[in-house]
Amino acid sequence: MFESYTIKDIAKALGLSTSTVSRALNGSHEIGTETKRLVLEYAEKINYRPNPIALSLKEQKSHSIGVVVCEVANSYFSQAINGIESIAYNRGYHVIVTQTHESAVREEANIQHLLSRHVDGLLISLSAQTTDTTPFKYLQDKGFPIVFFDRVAADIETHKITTDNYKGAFEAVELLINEGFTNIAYLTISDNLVIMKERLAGYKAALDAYNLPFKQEYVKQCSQGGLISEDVENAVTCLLNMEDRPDAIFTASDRLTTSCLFTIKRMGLKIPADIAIAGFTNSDVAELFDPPLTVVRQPAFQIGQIATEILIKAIESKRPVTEFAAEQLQTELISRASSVKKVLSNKL
Amino acid sequence: MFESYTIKDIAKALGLSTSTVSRALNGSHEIGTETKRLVLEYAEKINYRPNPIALSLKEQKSHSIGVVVCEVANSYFSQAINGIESIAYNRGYHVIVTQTHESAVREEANIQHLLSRHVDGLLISLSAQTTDTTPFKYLQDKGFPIVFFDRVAADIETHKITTDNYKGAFEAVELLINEGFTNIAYLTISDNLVIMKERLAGYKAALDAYNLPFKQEYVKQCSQGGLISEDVENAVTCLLNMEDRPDAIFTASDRLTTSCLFTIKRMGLKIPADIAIAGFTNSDVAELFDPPLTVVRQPAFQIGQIATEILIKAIESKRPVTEFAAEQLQTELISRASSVKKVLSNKL
DNA sequence: CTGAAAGCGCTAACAA
DNA sequence: TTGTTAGCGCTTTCAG
Repeated sequence: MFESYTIKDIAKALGLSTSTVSRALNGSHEIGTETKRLVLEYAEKINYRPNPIALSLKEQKSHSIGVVVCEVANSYFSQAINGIESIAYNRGYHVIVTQTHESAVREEANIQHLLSRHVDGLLISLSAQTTDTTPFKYLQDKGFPIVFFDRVAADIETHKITTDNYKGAFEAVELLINEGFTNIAYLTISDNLVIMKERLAGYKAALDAYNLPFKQEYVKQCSQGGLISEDVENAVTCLLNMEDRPDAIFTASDRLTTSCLFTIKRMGLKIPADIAIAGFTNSDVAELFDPPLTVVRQPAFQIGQIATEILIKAIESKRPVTEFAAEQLQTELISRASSVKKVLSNKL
Repeated sequence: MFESYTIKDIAKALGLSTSTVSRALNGSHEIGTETKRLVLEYAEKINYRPNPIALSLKEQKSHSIGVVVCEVANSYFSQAINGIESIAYNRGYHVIVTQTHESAVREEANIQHLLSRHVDGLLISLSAQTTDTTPFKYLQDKGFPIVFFDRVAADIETHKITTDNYKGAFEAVELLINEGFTNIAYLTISDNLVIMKERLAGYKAALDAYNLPFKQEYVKQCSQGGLISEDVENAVTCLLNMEDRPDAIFTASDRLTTSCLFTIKRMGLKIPADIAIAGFTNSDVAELFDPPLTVVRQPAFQIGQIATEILIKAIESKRPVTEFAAEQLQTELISRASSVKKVLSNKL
């Protein structure tokens, strides 16, 4: 199970040359049927496995792909990674995951590290801090395979797998409006991220569609992506202490959503009576929350799968890819109690 | 940033031999100060990075470690993986994560795959189904570095990083007892796992310490580790439909805990009025649950870190390790509303 | 149809 | 102190 035989061992045992064994193993046609059978049989018997490292050195390919995300312990990304692994594993690639913790500096360092590890391609979801995408553009122009997913780079022509953020946000805000909420605040990460711009646009469009005014003071940014709970706390506190206080908050990202809930809870406010909530999150347990949380859910697993398929296709393509994939999946809106207006009777 | 130079490029540019360059780069002492400076300077200038694949081939080490867990999208394991990565990254190892989904067959396949990838060592948390640990024993006896964490193998002398499951369970059950619950059921995964045996022992000991009878019919197993929600549903339903129905459930694992909550919710029962709950979980949002959940939390991140440190030490040790690490960390009991007895007045 | 030899990038034993 | 050479495991010309 554990010792590794080499092609040399087979050659020696069978009195053949290594090249013959190699050819037999690789199903070359310029080889005797009998020899082939012999080699294959013996290889099977000793459970021969080619040394992937030697192969990599030879082929100048590492058969690994690098992943750059902000955090692993985040429901969206752990699901996406699950999807990534599921494809990569079957295609013979392994996956090296790195975390930026929303820092542009660490992102750069991670990419350097992955490149020095000679990954064959990169799967990237940008950090909230990232503003300069020229390094990616540079790599891409060099012909290095990159696929962005979720948090894509705005200004680069490249492969992008996303969800319909605009629609996802629109529908959620629309739901809140239909419930009767009129002062809907918006909690977001930095504006650097395209997905945040799109979600903001969806938010605005929904307000507009229902003739509600857009108020700039209702939009709060937490630049660290909600990683720093103080940021979120400040933003939420600020919102809830306004004289013209919002009656609902729409949160635009996973971490932000839960952080926001913690803050509200800590302030002793009741959801949705004091403040209604709906937000993007892929948490599997949002239904168990108090109250059950209305969420916009993304097909994270599938996004991971698609991104990986496209990346591997790009890696294995003979010529530089010139046509870029731009898949957009749909979000799922799951309405629960946190966004219901008329629950006052339900309270103590 | 992206093109890779080789030692050859440097040698050529500087009119040296590759071995001289290699020596200079590796800080060998048998080298001229001036030559060394020259090489180092030039390497720095062109941003030379040694090819890890060539190194691996040479050293017969892949500088990667394999991880086997049941699931990535599980708060305990995603935190542990976070810890693993944090150490591995700094030590120059990369991490290949595989998932068993609680299947012994997949576990075996994953390990085969990792070995064929020539990982330098293995970090393992057993699947719920695993009964035969001889393959691990075999590998270990061959001198292959393995560290078990959390779900360790009972019958092998090896490195084991765990938490004090006995105490963790004891304290949680004790808490329930002190709250006034007397009919405490126990929901567990298969008995194959040592940690489950230990937690069961802690449960029993707590009952015993407070002169409560142990009832076998209060112990329910969900062999798939809670991955199959039907299993959990059946178990919970069965418990709650007993004539001598328990007034509290102690759940012994992450997935089980949330699945149990879903089932109770679906049955329309109230926690803790109808049934109290306390359980092992590393979820970051247990406090947001309805009601906030009493949990036994494990230092997952730290466990991942320690396990990785020990593994790397074993990998890099000159001689086969004969003394095995057996670290045991403490759990943290966080008491919340789900385990509070006197809340009837709080209901509608 | 099969073998010998070179080479992927690097290190290290051996020579000089 | 530096260079030459072999070799890690594999594929692939190039000869035969």
